[in-house]
Amino acid sequence: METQLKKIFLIDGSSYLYRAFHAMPPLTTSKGLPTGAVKGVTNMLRNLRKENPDSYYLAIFDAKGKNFRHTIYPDYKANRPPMPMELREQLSPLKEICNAMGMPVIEVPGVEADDVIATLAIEGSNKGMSVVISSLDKDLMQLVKDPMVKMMNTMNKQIYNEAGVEKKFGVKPDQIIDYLALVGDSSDNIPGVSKVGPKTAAKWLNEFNNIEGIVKNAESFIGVVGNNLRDSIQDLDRNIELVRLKKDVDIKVTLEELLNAEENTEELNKLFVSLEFNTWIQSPKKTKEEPGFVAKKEYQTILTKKDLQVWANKLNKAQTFAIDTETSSLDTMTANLIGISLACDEGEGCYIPIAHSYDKVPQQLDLDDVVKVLGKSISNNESKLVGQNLKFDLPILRRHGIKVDKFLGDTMLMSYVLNSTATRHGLDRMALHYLNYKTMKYEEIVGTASKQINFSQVKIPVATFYASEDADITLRLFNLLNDRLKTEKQLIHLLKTIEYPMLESLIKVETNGAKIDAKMLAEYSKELGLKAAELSRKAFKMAGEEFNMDSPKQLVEVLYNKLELPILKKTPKGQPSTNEDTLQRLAEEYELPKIIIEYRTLAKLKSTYTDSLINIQHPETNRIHTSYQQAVTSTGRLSSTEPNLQNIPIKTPEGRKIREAFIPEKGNVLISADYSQIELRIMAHLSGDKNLTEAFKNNLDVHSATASEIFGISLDEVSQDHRRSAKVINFGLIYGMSAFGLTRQLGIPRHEAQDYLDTYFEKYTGVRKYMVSTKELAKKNLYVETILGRRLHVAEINASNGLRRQAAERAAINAPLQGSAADIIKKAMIDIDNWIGDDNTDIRMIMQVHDELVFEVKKDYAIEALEKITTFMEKAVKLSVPLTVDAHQGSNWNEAH
DNA sequence: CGAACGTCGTAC
DNA sequence: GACGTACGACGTTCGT
Repeated sequence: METQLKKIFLIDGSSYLYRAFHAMPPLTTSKGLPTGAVKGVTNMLRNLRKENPDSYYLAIFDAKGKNFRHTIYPDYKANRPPMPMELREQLSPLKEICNAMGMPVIEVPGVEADDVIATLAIEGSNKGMSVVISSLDKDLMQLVKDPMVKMMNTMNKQIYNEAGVEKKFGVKPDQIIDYLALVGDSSDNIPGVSKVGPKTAAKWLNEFNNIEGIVKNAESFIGVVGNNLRDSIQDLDRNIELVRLKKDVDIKVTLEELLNAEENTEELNKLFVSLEFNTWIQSPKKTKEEPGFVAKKEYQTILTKKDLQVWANKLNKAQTFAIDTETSSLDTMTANLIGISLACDEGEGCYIPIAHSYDKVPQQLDLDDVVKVLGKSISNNESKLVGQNLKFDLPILRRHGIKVDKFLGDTMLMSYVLNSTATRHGLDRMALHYLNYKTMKYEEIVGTASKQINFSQVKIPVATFYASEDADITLRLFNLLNDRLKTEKQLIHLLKTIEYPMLESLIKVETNGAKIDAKMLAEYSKELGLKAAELSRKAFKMAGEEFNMDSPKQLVEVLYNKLELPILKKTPKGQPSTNEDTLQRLAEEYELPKIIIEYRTLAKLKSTYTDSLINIQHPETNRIHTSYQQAVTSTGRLSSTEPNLQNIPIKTPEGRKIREAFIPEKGNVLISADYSQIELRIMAHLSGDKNLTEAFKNNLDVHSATASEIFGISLDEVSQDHRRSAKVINFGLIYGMSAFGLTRQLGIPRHEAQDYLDTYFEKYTGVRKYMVSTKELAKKNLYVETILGRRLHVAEINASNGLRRQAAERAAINAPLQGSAADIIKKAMIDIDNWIGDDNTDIRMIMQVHDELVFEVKKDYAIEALEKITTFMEKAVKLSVPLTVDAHQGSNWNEAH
């Protein structure tokens, strides 16, 4: 790769601020401080830097007061109106932003910004740097005579080199001074030769080369311009002096010092906050001082059997090797293998293209040969295999005949157990976080969503770099993470006994998929559509106009502006709220909000559930194959996408109809088994609270038991209302809810809610103690733990911002409960999966919904399976209170639940 | 015209 | 501001 010249940008700050001031619409902060021009210039600078990330930047401004040109020519710039106040006020914010962006501000009294720029341009050029002057001022064009110096109008991206200047002005850069002296500059109040404009000046200079030549031949010029020239000769030397830039300005600091500047993100954020440039405010990301590594990259394309054999042998000798697959799609059940990449040593990798397909594609190895030679070596060395998100690669490899029964590590899961929240666990993000390294992005080579090409059409050299880099980075990450895990026995254990086996179980669950009754869903969708349309007609009538009921903004217009309903609540952004809660309260007095609620319910069911479920049905299996994310949640739970099977409705009859569409194949039934009150049981276990423990040991209904305690009544006096209140409190506790939250949920006065809570904690002192000690532990360690030793980091537990700290405290209380529940069900899934074994058609695990497992089972096996599943789940771990499971079978999910 | 953000609503 | 963890549809705004 060719060595790049270091590029330095010299920004003419004053000139851009001026221009932006007049170009941008007037904008002020809520306090009235004008910001339009600052925003315009800052935006330009941000874009400039985005396009030229590895360059240096200096921002030069005019200093206050007169300069040497005023001494030479007292009328210099005499016709300039004073700077408007609105512009003056924006000067120092802009300078602060420049400094914070790592673009040091330079102002030198007694000279102009242009002189400073000239001085720096020459110095930069002498030091072998490529200089770009970013300015709109044509005076600076004179500097372009140096081949290392270019000028750029950053607002329109126009770049001027020597040829560019000549094209625009008709003279060479070294003639610009004379050119300007002849033409003059009205904005600087420099009179040129009267009637001589750009055309005449260029003509003369081309003929006589410079002013000296022109003056020598002045007598030969005919007409009015000739007379004017002869009249102006005595002014021309002065003009030249005014126009010529000073190149020896004493700048006080050295260029080296200036080039050391770095962005101060924190400071920049503060400025953006105070100027209310909200879209640019970044959440702080750690700037790592990690040594980073020198990116040694030797990536090889494998096209011959001989080279393939070399790499097959390499795996035998390697201590560890990373593997990555490139495929035709993300669907593990049908995707074709396009190529395989490998890395055995950091910085070295190879790519084996198999099914690239484009014009003039080189001869590639046959899949058969790759499987025979390399596949065999991979299988033989599987205990050294590492990968990133092997849940994707393993099924692909297996489907193509490469047997991998076990593996050494998965970097995604290693990162996840070390700290689930420090970074996202995708390869690109991890490379940046752990290695301070920017990888080539998949989108960069196949294009963005709209115009994506298939990986098979990617040119093999490009694919080689991309794929080998992924394998290389995976190996580097493995080495780094493995090192960090060495002293963490408990986390290693969590990986080996839970997360890695879980990975294999999830492959099976995803592949199994769930059958849906698409016909029934389609009919229901139609019905929902008709009902929703009917409701919208009603709503339009009431509103007196048609509007988009799906648009919160238009709803605000109709409800609050047109119909003038009272504004009960606002969204975080200040807009009047139209959420269900608010509408429900409005519905007590008005009709329209009620209609909107009903419409929303139906529209939600139709768009999110019926339509999308039908859409996502797999074309070959006709089942729903969701994707479970194993490294997304902070607490250790799984999440589910495409579709999210974990938020299928259940509360209302209309919603439950969606569950009725989840059905077994003919001859099978569905079994649903869910843990009863698992989080409260974990609370009892972790806190050791006597009262709560007793309730579970005696197999009481825990909400009724709580009601009996807080209302001071016996169990048989507990009404449905009592129980409902107690249930809200019990759930609220898990989430760290306050008296205020309770007030809202129960619709009772604040003091009453407070009484409930006080009474609760009097009766359940162990729970209170647990909450206090959990917070203390979190503050001390910056993390809390689950029963299987999963760590949940709460970075903001000591935050100075009270709101954030409180949120972190609630998370700290909730995380061990939610996380332990996740541990337990994962353990159960693994046990059950081992029991089921491979290729068992009598029973298949098909879904997990946090505390529920769903199976599809042969009808006459149902009773036995139900029994087995229940036992595995209840015995997954041993707690101080019993774990109980409710399991049922049915002909659809709703029935089984 | 696509990406990013805001609002809303569903689950456990 | 006030209840933890998720995903996704839709509308709007932003930036190229």
